[in-house]
Amino acid sequence: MTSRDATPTSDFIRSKVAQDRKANKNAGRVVTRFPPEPNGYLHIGHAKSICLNFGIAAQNGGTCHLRFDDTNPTKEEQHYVQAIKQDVRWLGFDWGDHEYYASDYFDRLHGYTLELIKKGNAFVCELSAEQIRQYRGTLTKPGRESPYRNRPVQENLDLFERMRAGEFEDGSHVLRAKIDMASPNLNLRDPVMYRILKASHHRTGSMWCIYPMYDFAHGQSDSIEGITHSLCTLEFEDHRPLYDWYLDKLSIHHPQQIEFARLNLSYTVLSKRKLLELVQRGDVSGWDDPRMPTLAGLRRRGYTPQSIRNFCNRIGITKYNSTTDIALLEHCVREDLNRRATRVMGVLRPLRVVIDNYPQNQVEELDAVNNPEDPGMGSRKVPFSRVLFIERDDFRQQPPRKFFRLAPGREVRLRYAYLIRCVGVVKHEETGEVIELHCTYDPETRGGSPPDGRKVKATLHWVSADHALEAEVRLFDRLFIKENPSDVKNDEDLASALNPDSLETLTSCRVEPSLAGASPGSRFQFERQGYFCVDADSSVRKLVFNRTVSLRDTWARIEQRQTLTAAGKQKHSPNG
RNA sequence: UGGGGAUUGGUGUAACGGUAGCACGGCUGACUCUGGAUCAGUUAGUCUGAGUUCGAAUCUCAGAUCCCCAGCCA
Repeated sequence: MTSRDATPTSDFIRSKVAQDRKANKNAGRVVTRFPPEPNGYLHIGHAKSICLNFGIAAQNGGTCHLRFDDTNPTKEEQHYVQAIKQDVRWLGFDWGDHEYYASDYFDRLHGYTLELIKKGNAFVCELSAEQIRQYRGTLTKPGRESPYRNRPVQENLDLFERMRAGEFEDGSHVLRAKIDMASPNLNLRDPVMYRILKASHHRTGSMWCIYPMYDFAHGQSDSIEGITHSLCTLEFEDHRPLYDWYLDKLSIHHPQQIEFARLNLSYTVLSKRKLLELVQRGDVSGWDDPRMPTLAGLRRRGYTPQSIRNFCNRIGITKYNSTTDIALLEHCVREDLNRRATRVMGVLRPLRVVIDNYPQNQVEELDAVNNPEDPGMGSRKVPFSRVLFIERDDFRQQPPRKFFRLAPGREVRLRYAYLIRCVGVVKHEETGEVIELHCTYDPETRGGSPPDGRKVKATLHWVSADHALEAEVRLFDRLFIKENPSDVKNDEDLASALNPDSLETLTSCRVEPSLAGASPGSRFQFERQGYFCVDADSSVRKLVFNRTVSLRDTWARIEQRQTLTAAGKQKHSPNG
């Protein structure tokens, strides 16, 4: 974290923490934890939790642990552990030597379990999964007690030991807490504590064949680590009575669980299951596809860690299930990148321009400012010559109203260079497509300022044809067309909500020569267009850029409005 | 028809019995060698109905709507 991070506004959790410190609860200590399950990549929703947990620890002189919640060997992989650590670090947080694994506590959890069995608080149940479901009752009807519920302690101890020793098959036995089959809270209807899973665990290998369930593992892990505030999402609210029950029966350090609303973002999905689905179905190139809301994807896209932290600090923490506008995230990157990104010129869709009156073999090196927001970033030289490329969008044969850019007869400025006037248009014989422009330049306007003080309404970016580097540029749009893609009946519908145009690859772009050798991950502003980041696929031979986010585009909005009103007029005047 | 939560402009949030504020978005305008940035202005809100009170987003009651829970997932 840096001092430029926006301070998060206080929220109900921070208030509670402050209150606890004031009351000297836990001797004034604050210990939080971020507990990912290593079964997928971290996404922007996790960033919210990471910023919350690490942020609260930092604000209170406490510590935040990174704990992998690895109690289900069938879903978890070491690969994800590495990815998660990299992402948390990248986001800007440091857990020091507080790196823990629920699997490190398997022994102690086993010990706690023996204790609960001895106290008559747990029993080995031989009902099948299906039977357990039936015995559980429904939301409105109480459940029935398992016929195995009242086994003697000794028998439970013996059976549990045999479960641990691998004598039974998966699913044949489970250990259950003995609570209340009539509880209106289904989590309290004798929940399963341990199940048999003869699977290899990414850390403990074949040491265990019984694994604790989340509810039994999580609170006890929190307790072992001396966590004071255990922050989780809303859906665990119903689990809190169970969280408390285990801790109370065991009479061990009792952290406070507090629930907050998970992040929802418009036009995207934030569910590891759904993201995995996109990856597996090949809708995206991987967890780090720049269109993914994963931290790996955002990183590749060019988002800065600071912009994500700022975003997290601005969205607030509440218990209300809201959906944040993706525009806020985009605002946060623009804000950050505007301050730090080097400006360069790059032409995405080149249109050839010949300056008729410019000397044939002349090349001038013109001064260009690297970042108007930060004079300390200095300036660079950009070569100018007789043949240039400008952006296709910057020329119109018949300029619409409010279009200030180049058109036949019009004069505009080439950034840092000269004022030029369009004197000729070359079109393709058959298609009529504009293939080249002829212009004249005013030698008196070198650097871009006319000595007579005359104004031009537009300044265009450009590159010198002979000096420009070829580049590939990938333009990204939102992955989904639906504002809430999760609002579908099934998974096929999720696929149908995908935006078919979320990726556009431009292969014949031209960028200024200063970009030669730009290394993957470096970020630039292509003037007038947006922020771009060098992709991992980039090489010295072929530069590849990802567009992080476009610049605010006032003209695009005006043009869109014009088309809309034009269409509206047509539609509404059938007789006119 | 059980239990647990929630509800403030378009969106996200603040206000903790005393002037409903901030941010994003939208819209104006100024400025500008990026139609960027910046600056200024503007837009728009307390779920409903009763009650308590000098005074209610806040307290009470009734209702409405939304979210979560019937994994040997987390």
